[in-house]
Amino acid sequence: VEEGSEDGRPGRATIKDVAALAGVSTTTVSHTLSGKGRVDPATRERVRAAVDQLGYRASRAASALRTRRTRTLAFLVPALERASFEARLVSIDVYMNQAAAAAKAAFAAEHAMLMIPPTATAPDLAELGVDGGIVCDPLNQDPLVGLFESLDLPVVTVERDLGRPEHDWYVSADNHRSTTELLDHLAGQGAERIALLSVDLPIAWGAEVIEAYEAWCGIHGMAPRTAPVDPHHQENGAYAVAASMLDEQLPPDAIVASDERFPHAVLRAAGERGIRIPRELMVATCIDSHAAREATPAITAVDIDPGLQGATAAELLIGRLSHSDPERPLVTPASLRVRASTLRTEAAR
Amino acid sequence: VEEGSEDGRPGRATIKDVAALAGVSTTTVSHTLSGKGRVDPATRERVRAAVDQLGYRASRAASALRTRRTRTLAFLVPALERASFEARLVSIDVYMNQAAAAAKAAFAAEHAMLMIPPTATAPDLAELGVDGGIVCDPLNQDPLVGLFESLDLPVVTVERDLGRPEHDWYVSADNHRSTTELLDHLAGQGAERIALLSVDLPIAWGAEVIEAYEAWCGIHGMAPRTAPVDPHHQENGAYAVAASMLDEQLPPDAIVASDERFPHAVLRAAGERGIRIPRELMVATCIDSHAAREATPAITAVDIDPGLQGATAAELLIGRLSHSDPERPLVTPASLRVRASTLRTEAAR
DNA sequence: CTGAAAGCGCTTACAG
DNA sequence: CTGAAAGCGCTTACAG
Repeated sequence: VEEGSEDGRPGRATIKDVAALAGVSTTTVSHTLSGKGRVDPATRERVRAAVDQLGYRASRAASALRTRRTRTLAFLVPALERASFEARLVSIDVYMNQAAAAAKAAFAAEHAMLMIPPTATAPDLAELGVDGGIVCDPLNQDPLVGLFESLDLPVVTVERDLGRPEHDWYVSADNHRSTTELLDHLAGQGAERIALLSVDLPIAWGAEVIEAYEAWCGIHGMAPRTAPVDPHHQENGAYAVAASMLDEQLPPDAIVASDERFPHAVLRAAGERGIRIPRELMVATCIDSHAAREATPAITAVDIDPGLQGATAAELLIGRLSHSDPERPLVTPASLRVRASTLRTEAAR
Repeated sequence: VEEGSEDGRPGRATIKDVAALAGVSTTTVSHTLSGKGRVDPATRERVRAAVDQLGYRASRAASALRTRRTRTLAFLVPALERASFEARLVSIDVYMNQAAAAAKAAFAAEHAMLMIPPTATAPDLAELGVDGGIVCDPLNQDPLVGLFESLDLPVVTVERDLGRPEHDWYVSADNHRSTTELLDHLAGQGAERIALLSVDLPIAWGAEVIEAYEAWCGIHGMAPRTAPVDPHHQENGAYAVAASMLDEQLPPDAIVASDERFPHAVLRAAGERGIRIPRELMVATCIDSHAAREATPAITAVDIDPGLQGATAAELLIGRLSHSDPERPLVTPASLRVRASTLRTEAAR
């Protein structure tokens, strides 16, 4: 297999080179490559052979100039800005995995993925000439989503925007189901008073977790006990909330610490009070992470599969760009990772 | 300040629109914008006014086609591929911060940053038409670096490639100095037998840490005690090594667990043996992380400032692209974050 | 089924 | 100091 343009001439082969080698016009080369128009099978073969021999790949710049499609996508990483990262709470790991998988999926579909700082303005985005973008965990009426809308650029979000009920171009983890599964597991391990440390942000998955929790409590006749954690106080906020819960007369015997950064705070509060895990208190989280896996004890978590989310988002966006009217929204499965922090029955390992 | 092209016509303003509005030729507009050629100051002003009024930004595709410079950079994220991520050992946090900061710095210099999966081939890279790239933590004779070399594309690495001594286009943390500082700190806290859990990979910072450690031991008359950890066994490898060290007759009283993922393993081995930290054993790491900060006790670490590394790498690459022959290699400062795991003197807090 | 030609929006010799 | 014109490498009506 030859893949370099080893003909001694400088630079890459152009469509003209291919046309000359195949003895056809550039029109025919273009048609062959794009699959548009009619091309005689034999001609097509000659063209393909020439393409292979020259290692030809169309110039993205030239075709972008002509078609106004750059085949470049924008990935808005909240974590690129410390401020917005904190406001969004979720771990950098999650976004990184989403970004990485989105980039790979885009790449596989001949698109490039650009990392865009969330400080980008509409003119910035316009100049970059991206065809569309992905925004993760939009806040209510997220201005980042608005950025794309103002430019009439398609945008796909990972998790929906609570303030844009009409926007169905999103991929979402099945938060309701996975939360229910987690609660069922805790009840199965004997939990009778499950409390929820929720994220105090207008974020879809956070709202869905609360909703699922309250619904589950209703069905199982358990009094819901939700404590929102101020996103600006992070671990300390979670710690304070957990501590006050554990100091009550009838403290919870299980705490679902929704955000990734909460369980450690719960562990600390419990540790200081000599409360043993999982015997006296079970701890679980809705976002799996390295920290959850490595904690002592390891913490049961819902794995939202950020990689799958990112890849799915990229594919959905590319589908949208090709006007193929793909099914949407898309729901990605999440899995429960049961670990020591909620395993009472098989306690000692 | 007007920034939209609100003139009712579809699409973005082109250089022709600007030229027409300013009553000049497109040549003059181009010269004004690029600073090349002579343009009368008054004319220049008229052009600028027209540019502002129209919110004009040059089409990247058009200028790329013409100049063969796409102003697009490639960021090779080892973490994009699980396999290569593991082979490189360092945390995803570090690469994410490097990538994010590099993207921001590139953006500030009018360049876009592309996320490239390390599975990309030379033809892939050629087709993307990037002007150059950044590779983080190259392994010995890293093939990712070779990818760029084979395309005659400039590449900057974060940390040097041990197998490319002539390649000085890199940014590096001052690993020797920060390791020395860490060892001085441990000695100051009373450590007499400091062991090193090193990374068994041909990676520059790993080698520099070992080098600094051995040099320091020589100067201070301490017997060096280095244990390489097999990168394919990760935490378990570190755990096994730490456990066997702690079971010796004269175990170390301080362990420097170079990689981010090692300290937890050390903590576990120590905990199982009832060894108290920091009283009987101090633990420190050469790569700061969320995990180190949140561990109990919090772990002293060297903060290599991955954000600064990424930004510096991007700036170095852009400098190289503009043929300004920037100073190189560049060393970024690392800081010691002293935490409870090595604080004997001011023990109780 | 095939090709000549226009044109996407820039930049850059070149001529004045 | 300024402008007309060529051309980067594609894609796409359009004509045959």
